[in-house]
Amino acid sequence: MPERSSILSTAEVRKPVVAASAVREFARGGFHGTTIADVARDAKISPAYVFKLFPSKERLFVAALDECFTQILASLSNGADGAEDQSPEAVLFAMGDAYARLISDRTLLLLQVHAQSVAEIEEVGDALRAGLAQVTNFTKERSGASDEAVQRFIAYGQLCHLIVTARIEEIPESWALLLSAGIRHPA
Amino acid sequence: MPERSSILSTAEVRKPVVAASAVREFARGGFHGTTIADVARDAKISPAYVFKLFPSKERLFVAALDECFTQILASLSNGADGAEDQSPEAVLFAMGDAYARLISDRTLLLLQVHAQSVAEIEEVGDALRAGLAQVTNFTKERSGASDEAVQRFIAYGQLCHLIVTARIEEIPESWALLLSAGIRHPA
DNA sequence: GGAAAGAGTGAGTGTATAGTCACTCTCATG
DNA sequence: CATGAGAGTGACTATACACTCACTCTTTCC
Repeated sequence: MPERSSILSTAEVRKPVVAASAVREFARGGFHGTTIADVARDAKISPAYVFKLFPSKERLFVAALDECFTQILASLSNGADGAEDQSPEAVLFAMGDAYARLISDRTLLLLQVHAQSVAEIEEVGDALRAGLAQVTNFTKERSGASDEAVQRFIAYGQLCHLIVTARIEEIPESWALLLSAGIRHPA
Repeated sequence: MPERSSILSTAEVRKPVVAASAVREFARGGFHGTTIADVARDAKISPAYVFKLFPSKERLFVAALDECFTQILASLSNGADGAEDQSPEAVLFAMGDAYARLISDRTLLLLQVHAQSVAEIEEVGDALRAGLAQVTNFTKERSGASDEAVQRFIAYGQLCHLIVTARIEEIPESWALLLSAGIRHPA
């Protein structure tokens, strides 16, 4: 493999662009409900070239999921930095707020739910667990909160996923209000 | 050649049997990852007859989801009846215990996660919301607990779904133990 | 100029699958 | 025992989709 110029190859630039398209498209349709052609169209390349960049649909989905968790971690970190004070409670609260803002367009949230639903695919399950490990570890270490508080943080995050996927916040009934009470709704 | 049964059933008897097959198969593969042929095979009828009983794949999925929530409600009710005492805390605890036992084989839990992931399909979203309404209302009324306690009950249920779908309880790492701490694991 | 490597694609292949339809078989009833 | 309603299916259609391959075009470097 002879060394080429110092300019980044187009493929290295393309990959994250296609991954970003994959995030959007898989978030919309899920793994089985999204085609390579959908992603290719969004990325404005041919389906054939998608397979030059990613060896299989599974690996493309994993790339999208990795990108998703990267954004979540960045957002949590940012949020924590902007906390009122650095007490565990304040940091956790700020992280929750940042997360609520991040998922306001539903994309990253839906992708996580779709990933959960195809976690039986080994590559997807591995990527999901890796992402959850990062989020959990980061939350614990950055906030310094107790295990119980971190567990509660994640549990209410999951409740938030349910509320958004099932569009519960749009329902003006008592049970729906009960479930979404206090869950921060993005502007 | 499969032998034709010499005893004909009636459609009214067949329907719930096929719905039960649909629960199992859709729980395994999700909506897009399961075929009518899969369900038909499990129910030991031809794919064509599935369409005589249910007009579309969507409606079959909805029938499976309805059956799922029916079982959940029955289980919660049973659990509540067996509570140590009838204080809200004891009843909620008993319901959580009953739910944990019910989903011990993963089937009903996975079906709910798959339903969440295709909630954009209107019929599925409607059925999911109806089921959640029933579960939330029943939990509130039967236990007499506060809104906050019921919300927490559902939130930790969702955390439970995450733990099971991602097989987090099998991981011997600190983040995994943190997430699954205190979540009741059925025998 | 020209060779080599890589970017990118058009045109397939093989397979799967939702849904249909014309048909046969069973059985309760008169 | 004849009939008709309903149980049940084999064979089909039409479409979609993951993945492949032979090919061209572009850039780089001598």
